[in-house]
Amino acid sequence: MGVNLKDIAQRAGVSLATVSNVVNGYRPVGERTRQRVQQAIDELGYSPNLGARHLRRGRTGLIALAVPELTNPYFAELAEIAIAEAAGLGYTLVMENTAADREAELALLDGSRQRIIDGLILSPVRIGREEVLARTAGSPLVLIGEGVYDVPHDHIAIDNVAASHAAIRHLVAIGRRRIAFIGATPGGDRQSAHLRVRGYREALAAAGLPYRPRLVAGTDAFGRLDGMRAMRDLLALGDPPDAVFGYNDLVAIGALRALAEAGHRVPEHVAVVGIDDIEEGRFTAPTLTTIAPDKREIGRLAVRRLIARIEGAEVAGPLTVQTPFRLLRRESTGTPDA
Amino acid sequence: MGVNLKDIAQRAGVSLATVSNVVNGYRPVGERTRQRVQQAIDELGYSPNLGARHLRRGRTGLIALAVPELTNPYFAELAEIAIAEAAGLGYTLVMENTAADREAELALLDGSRQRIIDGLILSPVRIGREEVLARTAGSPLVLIGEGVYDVPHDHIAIDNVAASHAAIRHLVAIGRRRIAFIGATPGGDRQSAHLRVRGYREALAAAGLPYRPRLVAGTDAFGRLDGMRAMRDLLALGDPPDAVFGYNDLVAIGALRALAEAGHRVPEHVAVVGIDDIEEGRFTAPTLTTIAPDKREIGRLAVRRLIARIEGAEVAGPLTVQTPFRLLRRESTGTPDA
DNA sequence: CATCACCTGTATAACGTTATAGAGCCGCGC
DNA sequence: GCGCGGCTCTATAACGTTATACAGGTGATG
Repeated sequence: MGVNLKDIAQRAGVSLATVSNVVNGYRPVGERTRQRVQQAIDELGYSPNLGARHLRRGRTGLIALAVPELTNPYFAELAEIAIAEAAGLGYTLVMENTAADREAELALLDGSRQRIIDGLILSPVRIGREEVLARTAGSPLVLIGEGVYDVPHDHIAIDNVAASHAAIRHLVAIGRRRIAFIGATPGGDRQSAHLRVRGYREALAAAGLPYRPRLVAGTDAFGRLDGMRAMRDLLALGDPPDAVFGYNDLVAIGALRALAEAGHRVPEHVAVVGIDDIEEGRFTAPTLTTIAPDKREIGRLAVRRLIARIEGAEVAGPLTVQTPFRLLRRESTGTPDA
Repeated sequence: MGVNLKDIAQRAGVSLATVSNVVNGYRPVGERTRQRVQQAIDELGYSPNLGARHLRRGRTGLIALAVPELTNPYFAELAEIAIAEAAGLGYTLVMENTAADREAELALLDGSRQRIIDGLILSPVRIGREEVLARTAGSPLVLIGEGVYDVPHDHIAIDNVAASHAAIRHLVAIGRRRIAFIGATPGGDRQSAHLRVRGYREALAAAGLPYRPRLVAGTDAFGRLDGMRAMRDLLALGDPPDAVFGYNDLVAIGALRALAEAGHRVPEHVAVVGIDDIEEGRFTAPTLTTIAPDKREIGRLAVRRLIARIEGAEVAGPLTVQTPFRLLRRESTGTPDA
């Protein structure tokens, strides 16, 4: 089908090996022959067969980014960054959608998939420490975002507890007292939900506010629809909250919708805060106050770490890295930043 | 590194070829030996090296979906469908981000990238008929969404002109007379923008309404920010529009935001319609009326066509397929569907 | 002048798989 | 009793690349 090394070698009147050396500079080649070979390459339009190259090298140049929801803008934005970073380092990034399914996550961890992928960046939501430790596949693994700790892999995440603290402190600072949380999973199924609830409770306690279990709403998933339904339930309480902290921006946006439908004004009646800083939250009415993780840092660091491991480089520093976040005050809490 | 065919062959006491036959059923194998081999496979945990397989077969099992913006929910939703469909057919789908960059689209069309990919689904925005015709790479190509016609490739899209008609007819039906369009590109840079503007003009004419150039707003890109800015400009006109049709939902959502900021009520003062039916539009305040393409059909059809071509199957029917769309009436035009 | 090191370039053996040609065996029919 | 077809299985040649070992030539050094 395509032009291969042999064709170039014939055309340029040199050996196969020399062409290979010109192409990837493994060995020095004389200036005159290099030019002849280069000319042949240009004329015939050669590009290496990556399958063969990777068979020989033992690497494919492919890395995967597995996320629980492709349609969550947070992951789309993260993916865009990671794809660019990987491309810059000569790798191709494959998006994988686990759909928040436990089996899918397990299959990815040590499935046959692994043979074609040099390494995996995984945002786990249904598996924990044991499953990760039981992993047999040898290729490097970088975890992002959720709470699987004490495993021998790189892990990049924000401090979920601290992030919750910041959100709640802000709500308290603007005078709210009945603060709800939307997006807890009853069984602690999703680790980061657990952590964010913990931060919520700790911050309430620190502010001297009572913890009211009825103000913590569980959800099936973490989309807009889930946030909307949970908010409706909260509004149906005899004594509804005066502020809501959502597990993520999508949930918070769903809550905004429910509040609008019910005729409550935000932030006058109810203030709303999310996490993720997705672009959408800058265009809602009102705009959404949020905890903004440094997506660029997370995406780039995850890719760089993974590739460093693949290439066997020494990686300095601890396995677990907590990336910075900041509170972006917007209209939904009534005090927009400048 | 991994377990390979040879290991299995030794363990089971058979030849390499027999193991291969057991694995992919190319030739019949006796029941007794099949079981012995299968047992060895299970014990040693063999999975084929896809690189080697693909080198031999000449295919990689990878297809790419190249879109202009990963962070546009329309493409994220489409990608989710396409990934699932490809996986079901035994292929892995790689997401590629052209960032609406002409060079990136060209590189994809016949770049070296192609050597690792069996086929490409491309949503072109900066290239046209000539560039596609000049393509030299041999692997199958399926075009989606935009207007590159009369090329020897499958093309799956909605009828952009008809979609615009439907939107404008709806606005006229609810009594609007000064209807603006947001998201034209002055130079006709993006083909579908051109088509949607044409549908807009035709529908205005059919309704006996004058075409007012000042009500057609160009934008640099097609995101929320672009829609918001364009809407602000339109509102600054002496005689602002009573309805707005956005190039896509993101643009329309940006317009909603600008209207809210300026204190205009939607749909009472200005009605708004978009295209794409992204989930976000079901949660805005007000919810967004939109032209909904059949994303499931587009995604599945594109993948199925591409794989059929890769596998050399005969594909019946014309190259160009126009998939259905429907108008979803929501609050932004004041007449929600049941 | 012989030795050695060095610099270019070449021949070739992998990498792990699949497809082709063919070898052995058995039973059937002439 | 011999050939022949059918059934299993095997040996082996690719696929296109990279890395290793080596060959030839040149210039410097003892």
